[in-house]
Order: sequence, then C-alpha cells, then structure tokens
Amino acid sequence: MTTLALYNTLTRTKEAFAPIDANNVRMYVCGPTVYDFAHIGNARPVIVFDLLFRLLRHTYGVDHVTYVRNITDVDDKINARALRDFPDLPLNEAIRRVTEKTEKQFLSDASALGSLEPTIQPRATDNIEQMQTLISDLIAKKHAYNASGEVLFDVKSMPEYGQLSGRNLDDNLAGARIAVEAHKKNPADFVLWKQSSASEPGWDSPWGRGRPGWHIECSAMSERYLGQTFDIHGGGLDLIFPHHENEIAQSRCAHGTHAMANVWMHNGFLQVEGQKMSKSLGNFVTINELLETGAMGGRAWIGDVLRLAMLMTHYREPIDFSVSRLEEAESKLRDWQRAARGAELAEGDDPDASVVKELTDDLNFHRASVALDFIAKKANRDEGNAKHCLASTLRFLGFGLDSLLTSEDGWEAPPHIAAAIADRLAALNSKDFAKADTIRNALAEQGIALMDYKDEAGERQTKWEMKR
RNA sequence: GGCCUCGUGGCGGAGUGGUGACGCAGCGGAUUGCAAAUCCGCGUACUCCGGUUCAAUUCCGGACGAGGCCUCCA
Repeated sequence: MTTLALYNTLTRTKEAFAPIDANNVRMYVCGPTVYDFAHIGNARPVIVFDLLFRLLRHTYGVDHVTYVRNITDVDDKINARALRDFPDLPLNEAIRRVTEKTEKQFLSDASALGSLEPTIQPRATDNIEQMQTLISDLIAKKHAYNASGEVLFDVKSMPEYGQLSGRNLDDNLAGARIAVEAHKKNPADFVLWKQSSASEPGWDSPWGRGRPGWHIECSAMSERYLGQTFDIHGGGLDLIFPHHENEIAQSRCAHGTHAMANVWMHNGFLQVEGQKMSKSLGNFVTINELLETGAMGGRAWIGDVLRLAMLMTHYREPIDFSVSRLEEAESKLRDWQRAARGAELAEGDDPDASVVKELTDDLNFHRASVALDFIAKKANRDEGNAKHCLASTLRFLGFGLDSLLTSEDGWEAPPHIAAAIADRLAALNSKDFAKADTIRNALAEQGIALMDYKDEAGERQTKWEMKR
C-alpha cells in the first residue's frame, strides 16, 4: 500500500501516516459558521481537505474513509446577523432563515469548487445534548467549574495544555492582552457553556438556560461520529490557537485519552493582490462573487479555475490570490482539458500513479501538476493511453474535463456556429481568404476561436472553442 | 511583549551539501493562406551578513523583510 506522509502540527514534522483502522480512516475538518457567505479564504480548507479526502479514498478505498465537516449554526455572530436582517421575525425563526440560507450557499459553493460531499455534515444544534454530556463529564472530572453562571474549562487542570500551539500559559500571561475576567480562575480558562438572556437562543441545561461555548461542538461531534481518538483533524492555521488547543483539552480531559486526533493539519492563509483580505480594504471577496460577478479582474471565474488557483501553491504556504494567478490557472486548466479532450471514462478508471505518488508526499499538488503536464504532453503526441490517463487523473483531482472548452450543449456546435464554419470552409476551398477571415473575426467577437486542421483523409476541418 | 510560519529567476512554484526541476509569460524554429493549437529549442534565481564544510540556495547563528496567532477570523 502506498505510504502517505503528512505534516503534523502537533510534532512540527512530516510523518508517515498510519491510520488507527485502515478499514475506517477518520478525518474531521472544522466547517463554516453559517452567518455569512463564505469568502475565498474559506475556500482553501474546503479544497485542500477535499483533495486529502480523495487521496485517502484512493489509498484505503472509497468506503473506508469517513470525513466529517461540521456546520456551526449556533454562534453570537449568527444571532447578530439574524437581528440585523430579520428584525421583525421571532429570533428563532430569524436565526433559522440566516443559517439555512447561508448553509445552502456554502454547500453550493463547495460543490462548484469541485469538492465531494463529506461523509457526514453534522450541525451544532443537533448535538447540544452531546455537548452537555461532555461538559458534565468535565465537571465530574474536575476539569471544569461553574462561575457566575458560566461553565469554564480549567486550563491549569491539564498539564499538557498548549502542546499543539507551542505556548505555555505563562507566556500568554506575559502578553497581558487577555481581558482579565474576575470570575475566571485563570485568564486562559475558556467557556464551555454560557447563559442566555431571554432574547438570546438557548437550551435548558443543568447549568441553566444557555448556549455552548465555541469549542465544545467540535469535541462533541467528532466523538459522536469518529470516536474519542481519530486519525486526522484539519482546519485553517488560525484555528491552532485557541480553537484546536481547546478542543484537545476538552476531548482528552473528558475521555482520559492521550490524543484527540493523531495528525493535526492546518492550511495557510491567503492574501488578495498582496494585501491582507479585509472588509475595510475593500478586497474582501466571497466565493460566490468570484463565480458569478466581476469582483476580481472584472469577470467571473469558474469553480475549476478557483480550485486550481488554490492548489497551485502548497497548502501550508501562504497564497497571494490575484487576477494573474487566476489567469494562469485558467490557461493551465485549458491546456489539460484540451489534451484530454475526447477521452471516454469509465466508472473505475484509476488516476495516474505518478500523480498520486506526488500527492502522497504531504499533498504536494504542485509536483503532481508537473507530472500532469508530462502526461498532457504525451497525450498531445497521442502516445499510448496518455489521453485517457490524463482525463481520469483530472477527474480524480476534482476537475471538470470540459468546463473551459465547451458551450453548454457540449461539443456539438450550435446551428449558427456550424453554419458559419461551413461557410468559411467553403470560402477556404475556393481560396477566398478575405471572406474566411471575415467569418473568423466575426466569431472571435462572440468569443469563439476557430482552429483549422486536416482530418485523417487529409480534408481541411475546423474545430472551435469558447474563449472566456 | 510571547509564540508560529515563511523569504528561490518578469510571474507562479518544487527541490537539493557539489553538473541552474517544472509551468506561465518572453524569444527563435517547425507547422499554417493567415492564425490558433501542437511540437522542437533558448534566457534569467536561490534577501543580506557571519559560521561549519573541500564545497551551501540547501546545515547553524544573526540581521532585515513578509504573514499569522495570543479579544469565537479558514
């Protein structure tokens, strides 16, 4: 079996991946908080861990990988958004409107980016009971305490707290930027359960009507669907501290385990045109805007291009998301699709082994793409089964095979184009080059590029392509 | 202030203790009525300063620079 090497944030080294159970490889990735449309930065973990999911499925078998990505639908930002957008509705109804709409959009965005659906996509609000059980366990084991109506995790009760992020509590204190809240035993103690006022969403609990803290949901949902210790936990770099650190503290202390997940993976951040993405700079762009509006470069970009633009850089490195990057990705993808054109795929066709091998080295997509270029070159020379191999590999990587090349109705030219092409061929055959060029230019105006070639019988033929 | 990443040619981006990956763009050639596509070929780099070494872009130290976290932001 192929060996997979993955960089583990916990050890800061690349390690050979050994699943706990090769018959059920388990991965958890922190999903979106559904209060607003996902921005391009949110797209990165979606794409990166989808690639890992695909690789795991290929390595261990499609039915031997469980990928859980949660939907966080309880959060104070959601409450705020609900009040802002639906001030006339009862709060619960307003919240439901916000989360349903946002979740739907997220799933549609993820799909447009070529991502497979995770095996399970649990919602926080469907797991409140599990969270409460976990909190009760933590209290019983003296890892949590009740103060001023909040249940707090006692970080001092866990000697190894800070292992993932490489910080110790004293360092944090030195920073002294943590607001000191009198009811906490230690400034780093974090909330497991907080009380809700009548105007806030809440659930009844042994500690009063309230709502869960930020971190507990992931501990609860990962345990429910993947067990107390599982293989891989992923998310953005920013989640290392405090989110993942706190997840580990909760899960390990509640279960008395040595690990929550064996491998912790984190994708890097991205900038937009060399600058940090922020609403104030005006370069904050959502996935949906990229797909459907001219938010970047004055035009829309298809999901396949966004996916490739994202994967062009190794997942742990920072990315400068720019128009020129998108253009390069588009051009590269077009090359591949052109080279793979006409291949007919069957259900079980495997991706190229050399491409897969590159990916097994901590998802080195860029090297995989070099291997892909090599195959594309062979496909253009019509060598062996290169064309077919390229197509199946592109499919494996989550790319469409013709998204840049065809019009909506496939390679069959619409009647007016077919007619124009026929007219032009007739003109060419009577050496009327001026007329031929007029037709070519007219079609070019419509974004259609013509390419002449000779068929096997030596007859002149014309192919066409949509230029976006 | 503490902690964590990173710094390769016009751009993207791997990798390595010792003959300058690869892609895009650019240039030349083949091909073409002209093109496009395709094929063949070409150029330019390892932030700076020390150290280790026969030899460093690659290891170590420092400087400078960029980004992130430490107030629920992927």
